Amino acid sequence: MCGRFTCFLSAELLSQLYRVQVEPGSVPPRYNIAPSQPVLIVRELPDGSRQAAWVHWGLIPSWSKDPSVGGSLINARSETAAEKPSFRSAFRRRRCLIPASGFYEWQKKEGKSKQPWFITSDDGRPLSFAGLWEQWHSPDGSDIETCAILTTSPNERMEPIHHRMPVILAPESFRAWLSPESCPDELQGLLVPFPSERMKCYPVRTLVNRPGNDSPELLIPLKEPDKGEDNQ
DNA sequence: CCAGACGTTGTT
DNA sequence: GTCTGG
DNA sequence: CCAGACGTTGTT
DNA sequence: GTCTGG
Repeated sequence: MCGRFTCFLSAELLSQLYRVQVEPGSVPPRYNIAPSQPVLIVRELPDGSRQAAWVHWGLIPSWSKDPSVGGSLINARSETAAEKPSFRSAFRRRRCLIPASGFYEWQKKEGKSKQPWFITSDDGRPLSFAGLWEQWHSPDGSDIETCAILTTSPNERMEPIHHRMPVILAPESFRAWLSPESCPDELQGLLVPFPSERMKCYPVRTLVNRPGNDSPELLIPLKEPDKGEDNQ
């Protein structure tokens, strides 16, 4: 799955990679993005242009009476999102990309203990999560925009750590994912596990657990990045 | 017809 | 144990 | 996802 | 909003 991630990409890099306007200085580095917090997404507008926007992480279906459901809809299963009532309209018309530098997964160990891992690309390039966004009209008249990250089965590398992982798209897939023209089969074809050999995983200190701790210290590895030989 | 659910994760 | 807030 | 709260009364 | 169960 994906319950925490990082994004420390410059506005310039974001602009170039996603072909979108991003104001310099408007995207502070984040090392511990948690559900409910603002997240930068990239979406396509009706006129075909792309837009970067800040939305809350945790999707609130437009018909929901209670916005707190967003708290649990931080992920959407890629296998079923197209049909599920909570996600299908967003899947049809409101797909987005969620730029990230990497993400965290907690591996269950013996007993109740958990080991956090930081997972990133092998070459330092950004990751782009496949996401859905939604709009919710509050009774008080305000609108809240939210998003969820699609998940898929783990690749070989992730398997020992966790049984779900976020859907990560390559730049060649951005257009098809964002375009309203893409058909369901075409979209489904994009929602596959990111290749093992293109990611790097390393265990990190439990500092990640401290809410409000959002500093590069979180990324200090406990040991060298693990290529997958053994990681228990 | 109306009422109530609608989700993911992990855990048991 | 379970819920809420970040 | 994890961390932290989870309650009432009265008093300052 | 839309579907399912009663």
